[in-house]
Amino acid sequence: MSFYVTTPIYYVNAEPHLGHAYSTIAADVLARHHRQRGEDVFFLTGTDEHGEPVALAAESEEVEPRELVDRNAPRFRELFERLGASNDFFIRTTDPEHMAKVQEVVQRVYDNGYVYEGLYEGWYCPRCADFKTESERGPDNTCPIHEIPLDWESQQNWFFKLSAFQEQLVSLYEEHPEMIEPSFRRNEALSFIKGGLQDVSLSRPNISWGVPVPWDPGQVIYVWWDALLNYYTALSYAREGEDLTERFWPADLHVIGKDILKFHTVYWQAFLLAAGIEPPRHVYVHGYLLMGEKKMSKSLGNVLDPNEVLERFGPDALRFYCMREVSFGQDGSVSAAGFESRYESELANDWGNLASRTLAMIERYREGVIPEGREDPALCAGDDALEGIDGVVRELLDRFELTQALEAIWTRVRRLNRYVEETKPWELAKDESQAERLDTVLYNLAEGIRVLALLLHPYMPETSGRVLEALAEGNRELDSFGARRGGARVERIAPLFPKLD
RNA sequence: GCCGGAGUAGCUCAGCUGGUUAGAGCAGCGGAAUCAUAAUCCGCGUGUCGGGGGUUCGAGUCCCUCCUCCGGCACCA
Repeated sequence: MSFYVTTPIYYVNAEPHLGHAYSTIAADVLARHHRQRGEDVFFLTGTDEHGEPVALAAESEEVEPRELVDRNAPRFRELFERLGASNDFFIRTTDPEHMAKVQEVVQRVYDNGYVYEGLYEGWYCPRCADFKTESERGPDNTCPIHEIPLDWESQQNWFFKLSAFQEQLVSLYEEHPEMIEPSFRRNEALSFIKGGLQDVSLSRPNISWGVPVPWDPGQVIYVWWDALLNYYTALSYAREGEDLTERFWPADLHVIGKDILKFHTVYWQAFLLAAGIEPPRHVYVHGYLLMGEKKMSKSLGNVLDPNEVLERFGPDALRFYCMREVSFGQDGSVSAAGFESRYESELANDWGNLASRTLAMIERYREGVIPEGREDPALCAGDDALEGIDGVVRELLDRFELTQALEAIWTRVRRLNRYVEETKPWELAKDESQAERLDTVLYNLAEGIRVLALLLHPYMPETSGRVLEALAEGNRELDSFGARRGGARVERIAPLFPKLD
């Protein structure tokens, strides 16, 4: 069983921000979860480095594009490392192997007869040397940058016959509704497709920063095709001397933001059909993290800066907050106040403290050895039963319900805190005749936090690892409540999530 | 304009194919306990389930209509 998951590749022209971190965290949680199932996982992320915006930015800085991307790409790489992303490869679209493979696939599409030469017409700014879309045009067809009138021009261009795939795409999504989720995004894609597909540019002249068109090296491949193909090309060279394509293609999941829905559910799928390559199994479209009501923007100064949070709280708190606060798939608000509130009440008080009190009691009452015991029936029934929680989480994550799975785990964290109050181990400890009962309670607590730490491991690898180490649990695979017996020697640990101040 | 979604406790939201007194978390008020990072646990809500109409023995849950908000409606990456 294999599982291949990708993030979008990020355009190097911008500074990495929380939005980039968000997609990457989500994909990482799924990658780690599937590894816990013992599956053969490949997790890909990387940077998109070609195209006009990079070329222009380089020009205005008076440096070569290569210099610009070599400077910016590592910023993404470093952010993801600090986040604890477990990607198996980091692709850059300027990798020569990627570029060669892009040419190969594009040539195949050409050979299959889905490319033709045509004229691209539109409003053109001679100073920008670029066409302006409707939203980019100023009043009376002027260039908003140079404030000069635009010319109606046409340009020789290679086109991809997107229109030829309308029927195929419709039936693809009608027969496989699970391919695009959440379902309202599938509806958007379908209505877009049914509205009629026009052919789109495959190449651009006048630009040299890109992958040359194999049969017409004077043009470069339009950056979107170049970028989308990363999902496919990476497998061919991510491991030196080994082609992973057979092993991992088709991709199981592309995690994307809603801004790139069309490219992934229309262009990409059609292009693969044209190339005779099997389409990916799922595209999951997540929403935006908003600051208050507004989309995050640096100019508004309302950014929850991932680097700042990482500096103060470490990766796990940020990962947790992103998956917890905003229902995955929908837009939602994030804030520094919300972060601190969840950090304190949920991470420090609920979970961190549960681990502390459990380990402390085992040390105090049983010399640090988890007693033998049986699953307490009290923890095996009800909506928040510890028994069966692993199956609940698996099922939710199969549907990419990252927030709901975390919520399910959290109801069990609360359940265990309640269990401590119900059983009052400190009173049992005073009564020698209750020794067996105390054994049972301590066993259930230890076993409970073990199972929860395993389930939380994809979300919070660092702190969950610390809990598991304290429990002398070497395994990181998913496991069921009650599967491990007592006997292990535990250690107390420093607070997982120290209080602020 | 067209298509789609949403409007449920102060806040954020759960409520699947209609069925016992509409739920959770947070915030607020009161209390218990002391194993623990003074963490935890218990109790407390007269909510027109956006308005109106309808179907039904019965509707937050289905139908119609109106109001408000949001998203999508192609070549910016």
